[in-house]
Amino acid sequence: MTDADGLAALAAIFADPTRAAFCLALMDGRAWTAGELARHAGVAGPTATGHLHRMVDAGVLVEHRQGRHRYVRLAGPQVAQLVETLHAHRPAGPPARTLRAVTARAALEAARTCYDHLAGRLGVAVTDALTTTGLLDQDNGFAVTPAGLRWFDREMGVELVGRRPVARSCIDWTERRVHLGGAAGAALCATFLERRWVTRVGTGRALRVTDDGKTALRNLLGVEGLTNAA
Amino acid sequence: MTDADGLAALAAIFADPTRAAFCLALMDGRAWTAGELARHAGVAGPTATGHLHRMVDAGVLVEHRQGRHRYVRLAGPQVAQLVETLHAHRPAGPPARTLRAVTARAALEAARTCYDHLAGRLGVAVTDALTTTGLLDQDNGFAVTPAGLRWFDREMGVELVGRRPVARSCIDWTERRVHLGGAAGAALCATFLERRWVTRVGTGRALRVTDDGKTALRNLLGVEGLTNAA
DNA sequence: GCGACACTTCGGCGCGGCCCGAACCGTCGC
DNA sequence: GCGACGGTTCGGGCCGCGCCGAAGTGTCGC
Repeated sequence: MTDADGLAALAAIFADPTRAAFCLALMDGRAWTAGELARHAGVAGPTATGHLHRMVDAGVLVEHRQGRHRYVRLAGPQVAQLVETLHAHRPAGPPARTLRAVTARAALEAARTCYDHLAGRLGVAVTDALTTTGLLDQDNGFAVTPAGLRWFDREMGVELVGRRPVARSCIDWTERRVHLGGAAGAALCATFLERRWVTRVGTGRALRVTDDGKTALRNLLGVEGLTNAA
Repeated sequence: MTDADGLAALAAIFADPTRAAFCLALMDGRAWTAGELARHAGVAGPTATGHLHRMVDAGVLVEHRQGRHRYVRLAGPQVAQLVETLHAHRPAGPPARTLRAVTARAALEAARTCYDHLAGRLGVAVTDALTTTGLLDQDNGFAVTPAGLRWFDREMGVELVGRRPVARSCIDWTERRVHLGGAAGAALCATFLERRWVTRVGTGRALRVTDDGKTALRNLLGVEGLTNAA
C-alpha cells in the first residue's frame, strides 16, 4: 500500500493547474524567480510561495536564493522527462481558438527547448541529421560514435567526456519522435544559442532560427526548409 | 494555460492513493472486477465505483460488463508505461518493516509481470539472453532479428507478424534496466505461463519460476541461478 | 537611514474530493 | 419466484487544499 501512496504523492505534485503551469514554464531549463512564475500562472505571491515550497520538498524543484530573489528550476533531467511524458499523454484538449494561441502553438511546434536541449521540428531534424553519421540508436538512448565525438569537438567546440549519459533520447511532444537529449543535446543547444543560430522568443520555450542559423544548419548538417512560426 | 490544465487533469487521476493502488493492481495486465479492486485497496463498494467511473471517463481504464460483474483493465500499454514511469520516479519510501512486506517485495524483485510481459530479475535475464542473438537494441526499443523471429516461431510457437511495435523496451522498476515489452514480450510471457514455466503467486503481479521453468530456461537460453523469493 | 521591492507568514474563506451507510437495481442460482 | 450477491445511486460528513489580503521580514538602491 505504501507503494501506491508514494505514486499518488508524486502525481499530486503535478495534479494542480498552477503547479503544472510552473513545471511547463520551467521546462525551458532556466531558473525562474517566484514572482515571475506567479505572474506567468496568474496567481498571487503567497499562492506561488506555497506551491514552490511543496515542490521543493518533494524534490521536483531545486531552489537557489540570491539576495531578495528566490530562483527555482527543475531538479534534473529525470523530472523534465516525467513532465514531458505526462504532457505527451495528457488528453488532447479542444484546439486553440484565439489567434494568439494558434501562433504560440505553431512557434512551439517549429522549434523550442525541451528542458536543456532542442526539440520541435528543429530538434528532430538536427537529431536525424546527426544519426546518419554521429549517433547510433541504442538501448534506451543514443550513443555518440567516434565520428560524432570528433564532430562535436571540431564543429561545436565541445569535448564530450566524463559524465554519463552523454546522449539520451527524448520523445517529442508534438512530433512524437525521438530527439537528442543528455549532455550532448544540452551542449548542442547551448552552442546554438551562443552562436545565435537560434534565439529565444519572448519568455517561454519557443525558439526562432536566425538567418545565420539557417545557413549554418544547411552547410553543417544539410538541414533545409526550417520554417518559423507563422 | 489549457496545456497545464490537461497535464494536471491527467496527473490528478493518479494523485489519489486508492486510484494509484488500483493502477498498480491492474499492472498485471488482467481485468479485475470492481469488488476485487475495492477489497484490494481497502475501500467500500461505492467508493470504488466512483473512482472507476472517473478513471474510465479519463480514458485510463476500459471496462467490460459481463452479467452482474464489471471488469476493468488498463486502457493500453501507454497507460501501463505511464504508471511504471511514475512508479519508478516516486520518492523512495521507508524500507519495508514487516516480514510480510519484505517477502512480498523480494518476490516482486525476483520475477513479476509488468502489464503483459515479464519483468524483475527474470525479465531482465531473459531479455539479456535474447539480446545476444534474437534482439537488437534500437531507437526507442528493440528490433527482433530474423534469427529472433525463427526462435520465437520454433521454440515458443509464436509467429510475430502484423501489428507494431513488435518489441518495446521497458525500464524495470527494481532493476533499473530495460527488458522486453511489446507484442514479443507479451507473447513470451503468455507462453511461459501456458507451459507453466512460471506461475502466478497469489493474486498480485509476482511470479514463481517452476522447476520445469528453470530447466527450460537453462536449456533454451542459458539462464542460470534464478532464485525465488525467500 | 529610508523607502521600494521580493518574498514570506498568518488567518480565514470556500470549493471540491474522498469516504461511507443506506437504499435501490439488475443478475444468478435454486 | 425468491433470496444472495455484485454493483450503483443518493445523501451527507469531513478534511484537505487552493486561494487571497494584510501584515511582517529581509534586501537593495539612494
